Amino acid sequence: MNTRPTDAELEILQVLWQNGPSTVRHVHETLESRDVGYTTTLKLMQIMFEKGLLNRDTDSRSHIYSSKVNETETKNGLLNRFVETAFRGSTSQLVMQALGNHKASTEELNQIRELLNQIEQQP
Amino acid sequence: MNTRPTDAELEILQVLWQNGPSTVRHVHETLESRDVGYTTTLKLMQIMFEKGLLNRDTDSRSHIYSSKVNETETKNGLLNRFVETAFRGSTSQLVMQALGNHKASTEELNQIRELLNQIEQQP
DNA sequence: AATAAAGTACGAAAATAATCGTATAAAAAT
DNA sequence: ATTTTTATACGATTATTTTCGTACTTTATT
Repeated sequence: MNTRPTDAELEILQVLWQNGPSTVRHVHETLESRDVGYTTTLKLMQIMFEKGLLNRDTDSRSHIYSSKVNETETKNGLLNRFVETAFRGSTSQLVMQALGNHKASTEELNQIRELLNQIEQQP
Repeated sequence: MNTRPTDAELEILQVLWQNGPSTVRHVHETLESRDVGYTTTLKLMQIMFEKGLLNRDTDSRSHIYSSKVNETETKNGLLNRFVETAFRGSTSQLVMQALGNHKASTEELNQIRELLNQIEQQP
C-alpha cells in the first residue's frame, strides 16, 4: 500500500506538486528531461491512478489528474529510505555529505543555521 | 559505465565498505535484512564483479571480494541523483527536510554548524 | 574409501518497471 | 461533410533487477 513511487512516477508527481492539477498533455510537455512518447506518460499516469497515487477528474474529455499523496510525507518516506540504504541510517552523515559537496548560498546556510537552533531548543 | 548500483548491490557494497574484503558467505550472513538464498548473493556479487563494481581474489577456494568503487564517491553520486529527482536539485531543501524529521544529537548538530562555518569561509 | 558439506558457475525464471503501438472516440478545422 | 487533430484505453513488448535451481568441484568428515 505504502509503496514508494518509482523514478518515473516521482517525476510526474513533481510536476503535479508544482503546477497543481494538470492534464496528461501538460505533464508530458513539462517533463522535458525524458524523451518518451505521449502514451507512455499517459499509461504511467493511469497506472498511478490505479495505485492510488493520483486523483482523476474525468468530467471533460481531457482528464485532469492531481496528486493524491502529500508532498512532504512522500519526500520524507523517500528520504528515510535513502538514509537507510545509502547512509546506514545516519541522517547527520547524509547532511554532512550533502553540504560538503554542493555549495549552498549564504542565505541558505543561514536558513539551515536557524533550523539547527530551533531543533536544539526543543525539549 | 558509471551506472549507479542498484538497491541490492548497494547493500552488498555497504558490507564490503564496512568490513573490508570478504567472502560471499560472510557478506551473505551479514545481510540479515533480506531473506534470500545463498546463491542469490553469490550471483549478485558475480555480476557486480563483471560490472566492475567489485574486485575478486580467486586464490583460495572461497573467493574474496572487495569493493572496487570508492565509498564517498559512490555515495555522492547517489546523493546527487537523489537530490535531483526528489528535491528538484535543491540541496538545502533536502538538508532542511532531513534535519526537520530526524533529531540529531547536540554533538551532531554542532558538527554540522562547524561545517557550515567552514563552507562559508571558502572563497 | 565413501559420504557429507561447502564452494563456484551459470542458465533461466520471476518480479518489477517502463515503453510503445494500435484501436477507437470526440472535437476541431477545413 | 470530410478530414485532421487530440484524447483515452489497454494489451503487449522490452528492459532491468532479483531470485533460484541444478550441475559440478573441492575439501572435510566419518
